[in-house]
Amino acid sequence: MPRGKAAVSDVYSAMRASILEGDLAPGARINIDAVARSLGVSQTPVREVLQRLEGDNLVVYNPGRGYSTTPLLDLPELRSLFEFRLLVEPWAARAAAVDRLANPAPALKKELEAFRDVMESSGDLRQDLVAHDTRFHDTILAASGNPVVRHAFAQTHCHLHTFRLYPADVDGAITVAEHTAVREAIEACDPEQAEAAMTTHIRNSFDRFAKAFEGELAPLEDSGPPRKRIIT
Amino acid sequence: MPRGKAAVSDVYSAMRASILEGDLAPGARINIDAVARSLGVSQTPVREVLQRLEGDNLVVYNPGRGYSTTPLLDLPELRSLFEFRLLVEPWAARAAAVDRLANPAPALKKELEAFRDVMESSGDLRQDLVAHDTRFHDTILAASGNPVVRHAFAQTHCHLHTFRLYPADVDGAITVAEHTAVREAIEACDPEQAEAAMTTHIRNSFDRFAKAFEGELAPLEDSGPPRKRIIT
DNA sequence: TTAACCAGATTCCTATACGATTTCGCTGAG
DNA sequence: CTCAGCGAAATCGTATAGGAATCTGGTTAA
Repeated sequence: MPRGKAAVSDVYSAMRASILEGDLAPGARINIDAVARSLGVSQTPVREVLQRLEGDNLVVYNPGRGYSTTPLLDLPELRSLFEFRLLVEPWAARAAAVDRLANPAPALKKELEAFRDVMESSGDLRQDLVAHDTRFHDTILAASGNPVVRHAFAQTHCHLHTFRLYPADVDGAITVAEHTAVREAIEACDPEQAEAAMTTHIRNSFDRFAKAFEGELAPLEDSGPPRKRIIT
Repeated sequence: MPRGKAAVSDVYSAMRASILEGDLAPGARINIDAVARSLGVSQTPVREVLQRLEGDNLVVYNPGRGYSTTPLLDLPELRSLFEFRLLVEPWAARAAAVDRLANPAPALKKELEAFRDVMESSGDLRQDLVAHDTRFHDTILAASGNPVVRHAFAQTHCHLHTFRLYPADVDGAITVAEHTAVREAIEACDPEQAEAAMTTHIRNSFDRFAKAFEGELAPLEDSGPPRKRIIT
């Protein structure tokens, strides 16, 4: 069945999904030939995709020994990731809480309502929850009006990494509640409240994920002296 | 002269340098075959490198029409880039200003002294200045202790992008003075001052680059109400 | 003059081939 | 039983080949 076109795009999606889904275990070696045959393409596009995935921090390259999937995040890496989110996302929520057409509240509302419907029907929530979370946060980043920040955030692939840590039983209701708080503050064009709600959401989110490391956990330290606002 | 090994690494460096140096003009199409022949390799490693460069935002891909180098930054993009730097780097400078072995002041001092020597001997300063600037800022990012933030910053390739905007005559002395202020605050373990000095440096840096867009320039707005400090 | 169209050539994109390096399993000595 | 050494198999990394799409220049019709 010859696919006339667009191999590398498909291969990228497929490998990304394989890593996310766990078909390629964290830290496992990647056999290029095996992947190529299983996807019905040659090794060339697979190699190109691996280069890109390495840039995405989803695979690591050992010269002469090929590629492996990146190991699961350990606790320090998880903290680093959420520290970065605390730098970027509250700022974005603040920036998005403006009385303009760029205000993302309508889109966020649609996203939340759609996900509420999914919650009632779906069995395995993980996939849907991550998809919703990804869209929700990206919508706010996009509305911040700063494509560099948005891209930098997207490049962390934080949802993909954290998805691998998810326990099987996820409570989507908590996430929806916190998202709703963020959405309402943005809708009300209240920058302070939007920033605060996003901060709370990310802190809570970190705590939930950190439960995976039960015992060795030290919470993110609370705010120290206030920091001057830098931009806009 | 056949290199037995490590082609993609060399090709990556070479193409990166070509874009930086301007041998590949901004926005120009990239002829894969021509690049391959000029570097004495086949098209395969060149293709892999292009995938990575696209992830780095240094080339763009049009399906069916090949790759082009990314156009020069326009003013809004430059503003976005420096807004991102204002989010990340003052935070990193603050985090690095701690009384620990991780304090990067000694390394920064060496870097500054080495560059002062270069300034006296070198003719074309641009290349050296960008190299120094890259190392200086990365050293601070590394000392922040957050590899995610460091990587996100590195992925913006801000020095590479801004280098393409540099005028031929650069005054390294101003940069050195501002860097020295940052270094001294970090050495003194004064987080407030380190954050402030870095903020000043980035603002001034933006103003210098923005001169390239003379006339259409609106300065980065000054700080509004203070913003609560989020982490550490 | 302008716009549309159509061959020729170029370029992209995937597939296949092949040497170089690494990994694995076996043998045999300590 | 453990471990060093060696040969075969597997895998990586680059080169080459060929089909498919796109670009170029020239011609014709409105």
